Amino acid sequence: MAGPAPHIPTMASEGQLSYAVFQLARAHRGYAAAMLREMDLHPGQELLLMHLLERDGQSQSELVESVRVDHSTVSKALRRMQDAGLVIREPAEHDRRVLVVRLTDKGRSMREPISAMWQALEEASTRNLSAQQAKSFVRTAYAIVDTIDSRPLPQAESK
Amino acid sequence: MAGPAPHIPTMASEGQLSYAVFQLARAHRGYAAAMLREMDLHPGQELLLMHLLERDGQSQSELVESVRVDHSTVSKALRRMQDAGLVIREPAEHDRRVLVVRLTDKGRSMREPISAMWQALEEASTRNLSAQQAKSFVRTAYAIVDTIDSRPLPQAESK
DNA sequence: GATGATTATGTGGCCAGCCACCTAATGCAT
DNA sequence: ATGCATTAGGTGGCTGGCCACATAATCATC
Repeated sequence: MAGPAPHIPTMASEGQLSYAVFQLARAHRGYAAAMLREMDLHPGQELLLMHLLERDGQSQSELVESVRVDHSTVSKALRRMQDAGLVIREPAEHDRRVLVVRLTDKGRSMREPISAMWQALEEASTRNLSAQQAKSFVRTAYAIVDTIDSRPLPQAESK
Repeated sequence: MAGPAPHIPTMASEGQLSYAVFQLARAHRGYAAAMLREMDLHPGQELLLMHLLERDGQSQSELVESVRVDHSTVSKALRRMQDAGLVIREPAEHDRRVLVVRLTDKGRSMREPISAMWQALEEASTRNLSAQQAKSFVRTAYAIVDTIDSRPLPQAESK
C-alpha cells in the first residue's frame, strides 16, 4: 500500500540516487516531525537536546559545530527552547561573548521521550531491512556525506 | 578532509540509520541548494519544474500528489514562480476550482540547466561509489520510504 | 596600548514546509 | 431541488534553515 513514488519524472533518471535521497529525506523527516510534535518539540530541537544531554553547558558555537547548521538557526532555536523552558542561556565568565547553554529540569526530562522517539523512528525505518542491509546502507550514506562535504562548491559557473 | 560527523551523540547510537539519514539529507540538501541558487531557483521548485517539463498543464492538485508536500506549500511556491515568470496559472474551463499550471518560455528554458544541475548533484554524490553500491543504496532507500509511508502514525500515544 | 582581524551572537529577510482554518465550486444523496 | 460532503485552492501563523549584515568582545600585531 501507500503506493509511494506516484510518478518519478523522467529527468530524475539522470539522478536516481539523488531523487531517492530526496524522497527518503521527506518521508523520514515527516515521520520524525509527527512524533516530535507530540512531545512539543520541533524538528532539529531534539538534536540540540541530545547534544546537551550528552554534555551540558556547551556554548552555542560548540552546538553549531555539532549539528552543522547555520549559527543563526541555532540561535533562534535556542531562544525558542528557552521560551519553552527547556534550556537557559547565560553569558560565560571567561569570555563575555559566549553564551553557555544549560538544560533545565524540563530539558533533562526529555531524555527518555527523545530516546523512545529515536528508537521508534529507527524501528519504523529499518522494519523491513536485514541487519546487513541496514549496515551497508549506513556505511554508504556516510560515504556520500563525506564525498559531498569534501567538495566545497560546484565552482560557481562563471556564465 | 571536511571531517564530517564532528561528534555523534551517544543517544544516536540507538538510531544509527536515522542519524545517517539526517546527515545525508543535510549535506545533500545543502549542495543542491547552492547550485539552485545560482540558477535563481529555490529548493523544491526544480521538482515542480521537472514535473511540468514532463507534462505541462497539470493542475496544482496533480503537482501536489507528485511532489508529496502540503498543498499550501505548492500553492505558495507556484505563486512565487509565477512572479518570477517561470509559470502561469489559469483557471480550468471544466472545473472552475482547478488552476492549470503552464510553463512560460522562461520556464521551459530551465530544462537544460536543471538537467545539468541534476547530473552534477548525482556525480557529486556517487563519485566514490561503485555502481553496485549505488544501486543497492537506492533500492534500500526506497524500501525505507515504503516502510515509513505505509505506517500512518506512531499511534499517537494516549498519555 | 591603539588598531585591525577574528570570534560569538543577534537580527532581518526570505523561502520551504506543516497545520489549521476558510471559501468556492462540484458531487451526491435523499 | 435541496442540503451536505468532498475537492481545489488560498491564507495566516509558526518553525527550520540559509544568507547578509551588524555588534560586541577578544586576540594579535605593530
